[in-house]
Amino acid sequence: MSVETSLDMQKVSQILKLLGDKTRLTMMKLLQSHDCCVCEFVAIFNMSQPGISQHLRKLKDAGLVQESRRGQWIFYSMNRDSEYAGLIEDLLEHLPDQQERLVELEAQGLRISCE
Amino acid sequence: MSVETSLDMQKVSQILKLLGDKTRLTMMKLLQSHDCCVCEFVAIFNMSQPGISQHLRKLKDAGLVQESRRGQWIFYSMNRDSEYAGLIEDLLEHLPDQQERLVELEAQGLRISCE
DNA sequence: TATTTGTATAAGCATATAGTTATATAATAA
DNA sequence: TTATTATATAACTATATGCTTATACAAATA
Repeated sequence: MSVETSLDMQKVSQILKLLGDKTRLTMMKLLQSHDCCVCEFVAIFNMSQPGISQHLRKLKDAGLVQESRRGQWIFYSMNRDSEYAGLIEDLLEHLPDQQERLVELEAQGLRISCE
Repeated sequence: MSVETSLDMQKVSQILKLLGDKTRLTMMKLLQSHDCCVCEFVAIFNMSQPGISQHLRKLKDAGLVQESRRGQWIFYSMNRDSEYAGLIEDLLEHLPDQQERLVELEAQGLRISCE
């Protein structure tokens, strides 16, 4: 539904500030192609679980991601209905694919799959 | 010269952090259509001259803008040869035009014109 | 040369940010 | 029910950030 005309400067700068963190930017790039659960992010990034949770919270508060429980896991996905989805998709297209990180996870047997 | 394939995550997050400030983001949007000198920015934004200089310094250090002296003024322009020019242009396309700010300046007789 | 004007840098301060550890909550499994 | 697993929140800390004022520098002009 990209009827997005133009966005508010204040809000966009807040969104960009959020994406101006390597961890959150990488999260969004990963979420562009798959949903991920918190423990996957913990395995991927060298960071404590609370650290990961706090990053996800910020992305969720900004409406960029959504959470949904699946069994014992909470999965995060990109919110493609966000007012900023178009901007973000454009942006992510400039970034290198991060699939290898998920492949590594799989190799370590840490990939959660409950699609 | 958009032969840009994909950029480094670390560097892009730094660029986005820079643009994650309303003042700098607006500066870039303004520079997308005209070069501006420091005193114009000072008149546009409600901020001290050193504050403006410091924002411009950060944009320059990141290679996003260039400076050039014209008479007594130093003009800043968008660096369209930057590795990030494509990303930034895409991004700026989502933002509202900021021409009115320059029009206001002109109305106040504060617009510098030495094209 | 001395003065003025435009811009940059230095120093300091208040707030924001990203991380940590400890703890709470919530769902599942024993 | 109790224990375990997954996630969230709280509290704290160190560092980064954005702004200010004071000062330096550099070009233009008198």
